[in-house]
Amino acid sequence: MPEISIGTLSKRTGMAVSAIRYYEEVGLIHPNRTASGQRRFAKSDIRRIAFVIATQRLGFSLPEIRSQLALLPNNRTPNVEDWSVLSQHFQAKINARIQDLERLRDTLDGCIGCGCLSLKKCALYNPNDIAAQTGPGPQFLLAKKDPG
Amino acid sequence: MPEISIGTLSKRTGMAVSAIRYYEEVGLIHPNRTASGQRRFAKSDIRRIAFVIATQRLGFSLPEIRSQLALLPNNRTPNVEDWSVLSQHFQAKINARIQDLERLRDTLDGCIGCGCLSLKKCALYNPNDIAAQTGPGPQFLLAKKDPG
DNA sequence: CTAATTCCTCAAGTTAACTTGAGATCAAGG
DNA sequence: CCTTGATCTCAAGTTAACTTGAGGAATTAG
Repeated sequence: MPEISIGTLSKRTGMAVSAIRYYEEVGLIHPNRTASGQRRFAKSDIRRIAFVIATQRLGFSLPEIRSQLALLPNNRTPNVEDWSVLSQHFQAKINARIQDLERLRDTLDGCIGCGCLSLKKCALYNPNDIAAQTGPGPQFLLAKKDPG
Repeated sequence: MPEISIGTLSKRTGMAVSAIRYYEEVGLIHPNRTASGQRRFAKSDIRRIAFVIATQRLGFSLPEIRSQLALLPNNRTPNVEDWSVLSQHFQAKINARIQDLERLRDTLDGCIGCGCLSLKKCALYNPNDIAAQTGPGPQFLLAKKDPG
């Protein structure tokens, strides 16, 4: 099974060459090198990139995606079952996110009637009682991350 | 009805003073100024900030949020009905996002069985036939924006 | 063999949404 | 009145996820 160049991988995925190099830098892919130093990718890296693209669309950060990809075997080409494991993780995340949004929407239902949207009272603004946290500031908003 | 200082607004919203100044800069709030140049906010700006926080959680950009806030009257304090208009817009966006995710999840359902996740074939990777677009590159991923 | 591609590395630039810091002014308490 | 704390402006720094450019080497097409 011949390995492919970075340009080929780029064309097959729509991902820019510079982005692929960046992905290697942050540990999302691990290409081999030719004697002269050029990158050579497995064909299965096309799927790997596809996975990165799909999960990014859901709002995952590259470190989060990397930790998911770490579940794949690194000593052989991942097979259908390997990918299935990731897909199911992925699906659980999607369901969680859907539930989040449904909760938000239902809360808003009440808010429209009551003229809510005021602070502390409104679960829309303050979905997990974040106000009880230590300090004000950006962590207010940034604390919503759900790594893993 | 007395106006409030930026520090007070910051404490009431959990939003950093620097962030509030930034929000003014990008046109999300329009405080008055005292004779000496200090900002003075209406109490209703607390709700305005709350709206920004809530919509940001849904992934809207500040320009998008600004255009929503533009629906509020600027000659008087927004009342419950004014906010209700925004809330309903907001709710429509939430529903759209939920549907997006459900589509994604259902697609994935199939993918698990078939060992999919390969490019072009898989709607998960390529949800709106983006592959038919002009060039590769970042617009591949960035084209998913839904302004307005 | 030569010209055109493709690839390499490394440094620096880009955008969004802010934060931080400097240097100065304003406002409130004792 | 004087000091402490809040505000002001303006410039520059920050993070994520990349892109762009410079300068050079390797591969491929003809």
